[in-house]
Amino acid sequence: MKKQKVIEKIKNDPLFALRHSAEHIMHMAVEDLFQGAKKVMGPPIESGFYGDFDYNGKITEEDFLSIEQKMQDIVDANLAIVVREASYKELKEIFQDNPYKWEMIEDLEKNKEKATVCEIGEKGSKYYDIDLCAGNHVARTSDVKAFKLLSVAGAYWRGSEQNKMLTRIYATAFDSKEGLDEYLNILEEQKKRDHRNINKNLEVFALFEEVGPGLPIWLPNGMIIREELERWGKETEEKWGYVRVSSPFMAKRKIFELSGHVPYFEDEMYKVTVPGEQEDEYFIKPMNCPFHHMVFKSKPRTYKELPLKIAEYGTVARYENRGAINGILRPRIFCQNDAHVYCSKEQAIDVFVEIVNLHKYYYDMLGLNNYHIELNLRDPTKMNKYHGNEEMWQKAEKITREALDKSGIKYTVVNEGAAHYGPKMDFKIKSAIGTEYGISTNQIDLYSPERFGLTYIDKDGKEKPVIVQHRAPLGSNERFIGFLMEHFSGNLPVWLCPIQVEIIPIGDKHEKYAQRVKEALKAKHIRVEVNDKAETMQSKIRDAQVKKIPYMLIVGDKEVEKNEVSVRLRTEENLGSKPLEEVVLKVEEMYLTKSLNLW
RNA sequence: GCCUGGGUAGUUCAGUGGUAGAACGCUUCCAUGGUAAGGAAGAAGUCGAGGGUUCAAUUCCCUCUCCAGGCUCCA
Repeated sequence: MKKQKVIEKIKNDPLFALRHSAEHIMHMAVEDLFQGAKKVMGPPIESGFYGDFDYNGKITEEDFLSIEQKMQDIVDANLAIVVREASYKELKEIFQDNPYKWEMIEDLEKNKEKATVCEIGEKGSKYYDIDLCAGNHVARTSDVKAFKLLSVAGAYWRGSEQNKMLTRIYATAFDSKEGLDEYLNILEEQKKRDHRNINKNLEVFALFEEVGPGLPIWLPNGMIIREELERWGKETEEKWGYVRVSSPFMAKRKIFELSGHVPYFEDEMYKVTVPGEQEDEYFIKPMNCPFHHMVFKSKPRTYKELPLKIAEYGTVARYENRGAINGILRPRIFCQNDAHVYCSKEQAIDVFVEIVNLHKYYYDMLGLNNYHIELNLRDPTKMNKYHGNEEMWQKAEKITREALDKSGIKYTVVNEGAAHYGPKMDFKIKSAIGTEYGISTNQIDLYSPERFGLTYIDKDGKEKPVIVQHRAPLGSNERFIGFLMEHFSGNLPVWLCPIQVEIIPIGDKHEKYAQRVKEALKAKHIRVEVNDKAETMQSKIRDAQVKKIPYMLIVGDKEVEKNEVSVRLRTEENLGSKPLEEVVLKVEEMYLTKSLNLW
C-alpha cells in the first residue's frame, strides 16, 4: 500500500480521534439495525472515515437515514469511550464468531503486539460495544458533533481480489456543523471541477456507447488543445536534442515476448486477428518502448551518438479494467508524449537530471508547482511480478537514487509499484482542487538493453550495454489535458484555449465592425468567433463566461466610432475601451509567450 | 473484473402498468441592448438493447450493454 505517508498525515489531523470514534458509532448502529452484519474494520481517512462490514444482505444509500438516526441516538446517549489493554484470550472469546477479528488477533499474537480494545457504553445497557482497536478516541460519544454518511461501496477483505467482497460505508465527521457543511460544499465544488463536467461546456471530447468504453473521440475544441500541446512538446524536444520516429500501431507477438510484456500483460493487450493467416498473432501496441529499442538497433551505435534520444507521440491501447476507466483521465486508447533515452552508464545520472529538468521546464511554464517524485521499488511480497536478476535491480536502484539526489527534486520512496523491468519514478502533481495525479513517469531500465541486446562501441573499441531511460513528461494527451481541465477549472491558459476571443456586438448594426475585428485577430492566428445570435449583450457575455473564453470584446456605437473594442476578461475584470491594434497585439503576446496571465 | 446505484429530449432531471413532462440548449420571429440569462412561438424522445410476465410494459422480472461511486489494477 502506498499509504504510510497518508496515514502519518491523517494521524496528525486533529479530527482523527473524533472520526475514529464516529466510525465505531457507525459500526454499532449498523450491527444494531442489520441482523448478522459483522463489523470488520474501518479507519479514519483523509477528510472522513469508512467502515467495512460482512453482511449477506444489502445495505444501500436508502438505509443511510436510519443508520444516521441510530448513530445520533448513540451520540445523544453521551456514552463513555474507554480504551484498555486486553489479553488475546479475552479477545478471542469476545470475537469467537467474527473470523475477521479472529484473524487480526492472531496476527497480533504472532507479532507479539499489544492488543487493546475500545469499549463504548456500559455492558448490559441499551448501547454497548467492545471492539478490537488501536487508536485514539474522544472521551464521549457526544463529542462527535456532526457526521454524515456519504456512499456505499464494495471492498475486498485485506484489499485482495481473492478475498470476500465486503460492504464499505464511507462517511465523515466533524467537531461542528459548520465544519461538516464546509466540507460538503467542497465536495460539491470538486464535482463541478470534474473534467467530465467541465467538458460539457468546453466540448473537448465525446464518448459513445457505440464506439466503446474508454474510447473517447476528440472534438474540434479538444483537438486544438491537443495539437497546441503536441506542438509545444515537439518544439521543446527538438531544442533538447531529441529525434522523432513513428512506429506501427500493431506488431507481432514476438516483439512483445522479447520485451517481456507478454507474460504480465497479455490479458490487457488487444489482439488483432488476420483472416486466413494463422501463423502470427498481432497485438495493438500497448507501449512504444520495443519499437524505439528497434530504432536503436537499426544500426551499430557508437559512444559518439550517445545519449540518443528517440521520441514519438505514440498512440497505445491497453485493455484497462472496466471499473478503472474514467473520462479521458483513464481511457483505453491514449497518445503518449513518449521518448527513450539511450546512454552509457557514465551518462546515466546526468541524463536523468536533464529529464527532471525537462519536467521542471514544462511544469513551470504551466504554473504547476505542487509536485514531487514517488520512487516505486519492488513490492517484497510480490517478487514474481518482476523480471531480471537481483544484481540488476540493485544496480538500477542505486543509479536511480543517486540521480534523484543529484537532481535535488523532492521524492518519497514506496515499496510497491515498480515496473516489471525496473524501479519507476512517478511524477505526482496536486491539482488546484487537491487531487493528486500520477501525470508522468520516468524509469531507468537495465533490463531491456539486455533483452534486446542494445549496445554501443565505446572509445576503447569494446561493445558495452546501454542504459535506457523511459520518460513522458507530458504523460498522455488524454490524462494531461484531463488534468489541466480540472486544475484550471476549465480556465485554460490563453494559448491552450480552443476559442481565445469572443466578439460580442451589442446590436445587429455592429456586426459588420465585429467581423472586421475578427479578421484583424485572425490575421495573427488568434482563435476568435463572433457571437451574432439574436440575444442581448448580457446573454452573450454569459455564454462566453460559461465557455471560459478568456477575452470578450464588446463592440457597440462607441467602439465602432473610435475603432476600439471594450475588453472584458473571463476573470470578470472590465478593462474598458481600448484601441483595436493594442488589443490584438496584447492577445497575440499572451498567446505566443504561453502566458498564464490574461493581460 | 468485483460490490452498490443508475440509464426518460442535445444537457440536467421529474413522472407513470393504459406508449410522456419541466428547465436550459436548439430553430424562427419580435426586441437593438453597455459587462453573467429580454420576450414569444416551434422542432425535438424506439423512456439504453433483447427476452419474459400481462389484455396492455417506459414502469414489474431476467440477461446484456453503457454510466457513476468504491475495491483491485495502471507496462
